[in-house]
Amino acid sequence: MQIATWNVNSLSVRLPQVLAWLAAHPVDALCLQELKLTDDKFPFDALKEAGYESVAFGQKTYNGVAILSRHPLSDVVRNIPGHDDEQARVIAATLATPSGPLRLVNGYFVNGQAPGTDKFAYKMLWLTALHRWLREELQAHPRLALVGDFNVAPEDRDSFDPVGLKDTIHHTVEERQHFQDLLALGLTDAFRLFEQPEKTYSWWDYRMLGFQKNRGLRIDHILVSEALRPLVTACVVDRAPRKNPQPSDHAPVVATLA
DNA sequence: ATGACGGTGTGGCACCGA
Repeated sequence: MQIATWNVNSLSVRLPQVLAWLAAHPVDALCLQELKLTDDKFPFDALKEAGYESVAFGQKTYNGVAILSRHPLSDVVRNIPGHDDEQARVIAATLATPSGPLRLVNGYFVNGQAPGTDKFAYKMLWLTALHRWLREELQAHPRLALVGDFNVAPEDRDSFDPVGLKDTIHHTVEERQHFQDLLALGLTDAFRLFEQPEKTYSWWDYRMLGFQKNRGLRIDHILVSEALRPLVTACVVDRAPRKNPQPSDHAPVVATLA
């Protein structure tokens, strides 16, 4: 059983890469962020031919999230209940897997630009709303994974330059506290359950040879509930798609569950 | 300090991302 998350930075551009990646890595579910397209343009048919049922929550130009699954999907929720939002950033669904229901909450977390900006304030409100909702969601769905592009580097070791970037976006105390608050709900960072290569990141800037120099951040995460935690046997970043022509700036993260 | 790269839009650059 494998679940994965990948910010594709435009599904229109990246669909061939997504299909190729799924052919090579037939995960049970793939959560996508930054679709940058509306639902009428979502490639339901191409993914169906690849063996995946999809639920999507898109918008024009920005944001947009989807869950692709080899198992039947139900109980779809779009965005955070009770939190008014014009931006399409969350989709949740329950997978009917052979070993039981698996609740996936897929988020494209707010970037936040810089501390002190309106966008940063929006990020804080959004994170607070997510936390409030997830507390209920975990009670209703004990077997839950929160995945996606968190736009938070949780610790210094998740950044290529924690000193130079101290207190800048992705690195602030406030963002990291919100990440810890999510963990305090009973969630665990699946990546840190295992020994990992140093300087493992999931995003690299397109500019200034960021990937070639491994100047990256680990901001894409798979958090698992207490019920799932003992089942996780691996969690890795797959850097290979970042080497493709016309790559996304993010790489997929994959967790394996027994 | 700035911009660099890439995607989108109805564009001739501006915006957003991280």
